[in-house]
Amino acid sequence: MTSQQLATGALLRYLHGNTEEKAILQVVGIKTIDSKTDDPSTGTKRYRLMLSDGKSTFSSCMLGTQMNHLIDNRSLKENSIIRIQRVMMNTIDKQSGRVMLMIYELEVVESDCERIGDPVALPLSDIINSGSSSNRSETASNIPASATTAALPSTTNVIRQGSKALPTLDDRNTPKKTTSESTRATSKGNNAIDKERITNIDTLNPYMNKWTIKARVSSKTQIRTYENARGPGKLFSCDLVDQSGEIRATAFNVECDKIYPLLEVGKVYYIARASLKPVNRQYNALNNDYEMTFNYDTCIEACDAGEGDNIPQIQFNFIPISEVANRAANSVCDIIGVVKSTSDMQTIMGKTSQKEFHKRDILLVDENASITATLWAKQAEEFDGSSHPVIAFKGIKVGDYNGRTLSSVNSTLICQDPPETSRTTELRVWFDREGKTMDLPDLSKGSDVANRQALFKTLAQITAEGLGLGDKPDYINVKALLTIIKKDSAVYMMCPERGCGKKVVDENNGTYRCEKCNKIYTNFEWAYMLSAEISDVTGSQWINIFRHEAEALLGISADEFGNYRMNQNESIIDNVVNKAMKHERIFKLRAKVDQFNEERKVRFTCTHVSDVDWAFNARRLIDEIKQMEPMSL
DNA sequence: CCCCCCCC
Repeated sequence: MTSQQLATGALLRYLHGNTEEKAILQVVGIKTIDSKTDDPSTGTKRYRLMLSDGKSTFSSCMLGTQMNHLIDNRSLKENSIIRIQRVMMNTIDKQSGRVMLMIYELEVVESDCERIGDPVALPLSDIINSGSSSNRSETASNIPASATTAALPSTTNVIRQGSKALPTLDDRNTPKKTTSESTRATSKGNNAIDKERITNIDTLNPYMNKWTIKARVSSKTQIRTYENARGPGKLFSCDLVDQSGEIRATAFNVECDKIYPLLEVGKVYYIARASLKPVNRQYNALNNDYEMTFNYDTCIEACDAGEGDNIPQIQFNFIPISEVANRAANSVCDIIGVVKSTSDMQTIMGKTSQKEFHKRDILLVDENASITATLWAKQAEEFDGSSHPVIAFKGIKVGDYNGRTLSSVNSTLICQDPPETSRTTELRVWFDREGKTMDLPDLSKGSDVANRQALFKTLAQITAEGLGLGDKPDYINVKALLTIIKKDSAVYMMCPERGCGKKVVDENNGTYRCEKCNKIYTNFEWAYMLSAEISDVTGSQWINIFRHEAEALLGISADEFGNYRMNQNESIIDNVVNKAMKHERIFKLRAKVDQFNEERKVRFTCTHVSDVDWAFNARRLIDEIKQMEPMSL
C-alpha cells in the first residue's frame, strides 16, 4: 500500500460536505471518548479516530458505536487502512463553526499496515471555513476532487474572505435548492419533510437538528394514562425501522392524541423533527443508542403506496436462550425458540391489586437451552402452541424467579415463524430432527446447576480454586484467545446413524464400520471434535470444542472442513483456523473431573462461545449499579 | 415527561 492509494484530499472534500465518496484512508490514531460526556445511560464507549488521506490528517472523526466491535476485536487499529462507506459531517459548535465527521460505516481494507507518507494536520482555518455555504455547492458539484486538493492550502484565505458567515448545521444539511425553498423548509408544517434527503435511523443523534427518516411502524402500544408528581398524563410509543436500524418513539399528551391516529402498524412514513435522548436499557432492547420523543413540531407524512416496499418490517436482535442466564433481571431482550410445550390457561389473583390475571406458560427451546416464557391476558388467550411453532419475541422481559424466566409485557411483539430471519428454518429443521427429543438444560429450573450464571474467572483462578474437581460440573466464563487449534484432528468420520455419534472405521473399500452400532455403512458424516488451547494473561488451558461451538468459531460446517481436509486444501484450512484465533472471545466452559484408571483429570468442554460484547458489558454494569442502594452524600 | 405488566 502506497500513499497514492490513499484518497488524497478526501478529508477536506468530506469537510466541504461532499460525503458521497467512499475514500480509502488510514487510521493514524484511536482514542476513546469519556462515556460520561457522550452517552450516560448506556455507558457505551465511543471512539474518536484520527484519519489520514496521505497528505493531511483530521482528528475529529467519531466512529459510530455500531462499528466499535472492529476496534474491540482488533481488526481496526492504528495504521489500519479503511474504506469509508458512510460518513456525515456535523457542526460541533455553531459559534466557532467547528465540524466533525461521523463515520457510520467503514470497511477494514488492511488491518496491519505501516504509516503511509508524512501527513500533517489540516489547518484549523481550513476546517472552520470549509463548510461555508457559498463555497460548498461549488465544491460539491463543480470542482473536481483533484483540483480541490491541489488548491490547498493556498486558497484558504480566499475561502475565508469569500464568506464570513460560519457554517451551521442548517446550512449544511439543506440540500442545494433555491433560496425561497430553503426558507420554506425552516417554517412549520410538512415542508420540514425532505424526501430527497433521508437520514438513516442508525445515524440519528441528539446533536443533529435537521433530518427526515423514512421508517415503518413495526409496533405500536395502546394509549396509556399515568399520574405522577407533575400531574396526570398519557402516552403511547411505537417502534420505527428502516434498512439501517430501529428506534423507539414516544408521544405524550397533546402529541399523543394528535399522532396516535396518524400511525398505523406496518405502514411507512416520513418523519421529521423530533427530540432524541439516550436510550434507557431497562425498558428498551432496540439496537439504537437513542430514543425519540415526538414533540410539538414533529412532522409525519404517510408514504405513498409502494413507496416504502424496501423498508423492512421488523428488526430482531436475538440472543441465544442460554445467554438469558447472563442478563440482568428486568431487562428486555429479543428471543427466538421453538415451542416445546404449552400450559393451559391459568387464572391467578394479583397480590396487591386483588385483580384476576390470565396467564399461560410456554416452554421455549433452542439448540442449547430451554426457558419458560409467560404470556399474559390477551396474548395468553390467543396463543396456540400445539403445532410447536417457532416463535420470536421482540422486547420480552427477563425474570429471575427460580433461575431465569421470560415474561411478556404489553409492548412485547410475538411473531410466529418470522420470515425475516434464517433462524426460523434453522430452528425448525433442528427441532424436527433432534431438538424435540433432546433433554436440554432448563434455565427456569433453579436446581439445575447448568443454569447458574457462570462467573467470569481467569484461567489461573480456575486452577487455584480447584474448579471442576467437585461431584457436579462447574460452569465458568473465561475471556481468552484461542492460541492453538489441533487442525489435523479437528474433524472425525462419524457414524451416520442418528444419535450414535461414534467414530467409524474406514475400511478403505468405500465402507465404514461403526463398532457401537456393529454395522457397516456406505457413508459417514464429518463431525467436529476440536482440541484447542485457550490463553489469557494468567495462563493457558486445553479444552474440547464440539459441533455448534466449533462451527461458531471456525465459521464453516464440519462437512465443509472435512471436504477441505479430503481435498488436502491446507491453505483454506489454515486460513479458517488462523481467522478463528484472531481475537478474544468469551468461552463458557464446563469443568468436570474425569477418571482415567488411577488418574483424575479435569476436562474442559466449551458449551458456548461468544464475541466480547463490550457495549453489552457496559450496559450490564450500569444495570447493576442502578440496582444498588443509592449512595448517601 | 413513561417505565405498570401481575402468580408460584
